[in-house]
Amino acid sequence: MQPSVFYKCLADDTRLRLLLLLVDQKRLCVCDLHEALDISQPKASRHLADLRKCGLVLDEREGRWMYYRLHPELPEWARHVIRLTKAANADCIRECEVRLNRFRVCEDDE
Amino acid sequence: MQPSVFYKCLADDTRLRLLLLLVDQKRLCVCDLHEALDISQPKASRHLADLRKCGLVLDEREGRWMYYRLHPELPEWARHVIRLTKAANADCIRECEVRLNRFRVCEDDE
DNA sequence: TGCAAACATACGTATATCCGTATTTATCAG
DNA sequence: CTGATAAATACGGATATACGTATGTTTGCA
Repeated sequence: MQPSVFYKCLADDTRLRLLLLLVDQKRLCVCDLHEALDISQPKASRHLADLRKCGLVLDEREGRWMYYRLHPELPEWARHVIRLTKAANADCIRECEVRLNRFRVCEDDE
Repeated sequence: MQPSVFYKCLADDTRLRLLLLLVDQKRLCVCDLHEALDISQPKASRHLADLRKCGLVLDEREGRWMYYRLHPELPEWARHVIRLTKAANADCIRECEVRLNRFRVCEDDE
């Protein structure tokens, strides 16, 4: 994992928030994520593809849903950086987590 | 310090190496840095200006030399991220450090 | 003053990045 | 097969980045 490639991924606010949401949630599908961040589906999908191509996340299809999670082989230093960032900047995804929880409750209702 | 702004600074290989060199050296001037990285002076100067404008480094003029160092008010999480990156990727600036030491010995000779 | 060293900035250009919109692909249910 | 849902990709355009080269600016020194 080349540091400048890793940091290019974190340099965009959308990708950064995706990673911060994934870091301690186990797995989330694209629709969870685009709802949580309140962005369009193609936008979420594109940024997730970037993260996947750089090896930061892993995708797993499950029926119609594509689940994403942090790549299990992500080097420990990189994982540590993401955790640190989240701990020190929890506010910047608070809203996303609220929307995520609300959305997943709705899903359960169906 | 907004995380995505911070990471945009680390996303470029030149700026990243500048920061990794500055993290435990106290202060370095522009000519030390452009020699260490083996890049042109304007290139070093421009990237240092980027880092300064984002608040990652502080400049101090001393005669003809402009010394740069990590900004003393850089948040601890950000400083931690830089240190982590250096510890896990020491190889990517080994050459720079060699050139830096060689260059500073030359300076002393004069 | 005048020159040289150390930096900073301006300018033009090539390339990269990001996005909205539209379309395509994959999967499942009936 | 057909339609609907979830996700990925294509396309075009606006903006941002990074760079080499040339030129300014500041400082110290003769």
